[in-house]
Amino acid sequence: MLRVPPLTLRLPSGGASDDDCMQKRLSRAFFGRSVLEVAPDLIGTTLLFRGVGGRIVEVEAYHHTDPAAHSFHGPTERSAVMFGPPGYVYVYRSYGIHWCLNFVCEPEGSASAVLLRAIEPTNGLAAMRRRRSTTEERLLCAGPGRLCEALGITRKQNGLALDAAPFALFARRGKVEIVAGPRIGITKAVGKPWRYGLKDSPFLSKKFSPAA
DNA sequence: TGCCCGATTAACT
DNA sequence: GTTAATCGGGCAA
Repeated sequence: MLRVPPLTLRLPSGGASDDDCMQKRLSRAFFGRSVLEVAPDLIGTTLLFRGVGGRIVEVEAYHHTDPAAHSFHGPTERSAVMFGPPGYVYVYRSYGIHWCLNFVCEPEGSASAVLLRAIEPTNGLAAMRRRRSTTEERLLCAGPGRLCEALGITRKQNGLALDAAPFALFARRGKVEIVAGPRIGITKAVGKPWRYGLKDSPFLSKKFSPAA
């Protein structure tokens, strides 16, 4: 279990100003690091898409050397964004049914990304309930497919930048306690503890096993 | 070209 | 516990 200090993360900016350029540089610096550093640093930050979203409570890291990563076998039409610069979103179709949202990390060409697995809903609850056809708050964004459905994210957002509208990312305020464990739903590279979550959050897609 | 499987979810028994 | 929904990619033929 890790204790992590508040992030120095750029805040979203309204327009194309000098301030906006500065924000973009900070964003690149934040996402341009190792995916294994970025992933836990994202826990506790707030993600909004068109004003709808909340606090990120669960993510998974996918490194390009990892057989479970979509980039492992080289670029394809689907995974092309993963091979681009950091700070952009990679959206893919899962099981032919659901959409899954990723943030591209590491320097361009590394083809590594963080999968967004769960969010604690804080903004736009009504829109999320409508899209998800449920009123149960705990299940609105608990899982990569549910999260995209609640926020209204589809293939249309593939390749968009994270540091500009309609996306917004806000730094966490206080300290957060982060837990790590094996990733969910994969059959390759099963042992890697590259799933990160906010300790004891009720909004996780699945509980983390107690530390051995 | 065809077949199988997957970074999933909801609705079953 | 099991299964159906359904599509992009890897790999065999």
